[in-house]
Amino acid sequence: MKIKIATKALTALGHETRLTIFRKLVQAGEPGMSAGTLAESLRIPNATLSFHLKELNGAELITARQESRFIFYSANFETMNALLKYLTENCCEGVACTPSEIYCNEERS
Amino acid sequence: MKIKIATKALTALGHETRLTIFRKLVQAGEPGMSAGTLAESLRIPNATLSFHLKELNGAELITARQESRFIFYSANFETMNALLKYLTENCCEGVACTPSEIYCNEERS
DNA sequence: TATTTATTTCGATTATATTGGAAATATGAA
DNA sequence: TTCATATTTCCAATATAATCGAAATAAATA
Repeated sequence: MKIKIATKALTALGHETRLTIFRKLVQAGEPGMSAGTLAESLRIPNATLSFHLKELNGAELITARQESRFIFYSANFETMNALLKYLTENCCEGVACTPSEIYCNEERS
Repeated sequence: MKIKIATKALTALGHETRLTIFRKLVQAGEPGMSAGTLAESLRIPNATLSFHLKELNGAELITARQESRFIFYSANFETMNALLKYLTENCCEGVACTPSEIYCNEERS
């Protein structure tokens, strides 16, 4: 992971609304949540939500899939893991420190 | 961890200069690095560095300790771990997913 | 005490992000 | 094709963050 990409992801997560969205999607797992459901559950205007989803998507922290008239968003664990790894890379002067991974069930690699 | 604190930490890390500082400190481990050394290695004015250190410190991502005329900064793994945990809390609809920890050597708890 | 060195605070300037209404697009149903 | 619904884009107003020179503070030494 390159620093620009890591910064983009962290900036995306560094906003209360977006962090809430991301955590909801992490908790929702594979199926994710539709934009409308998110907007309603956060009680924010669609335009505002859309702006934040775009940020998260641009940072590849979430993915979108269209299903009928709805767009379902899900957390992207790949990026998340790359980010965790990047943050703890070469830590502690080379002394053992175990960076870890997180995956949903069968996705585990 | 509360959302405001998590957001503060992520915002602090979501800046190229600060992320670089933080990673340098993660890599430096326990002893950390002095402000002067950091400013020099990043080739940024002291005032600018100071601003960023304050942000990181305010988010409790780093700690400061005075040693003679120098101030040594080190990464704060406690906050980092709390953050990683927060991001992956209750993930994947309750299906097993292992949030991780990271600690330097003997600090491991 | 005066001086040197390390670092921080102040403050003005500049740059970037956030918000949300209104208009646009896109999908499915009547 | 027309209508209703889901979502996004546009855009202008507003809010927040970053930069860095100069002045201030703080610690060690002469």
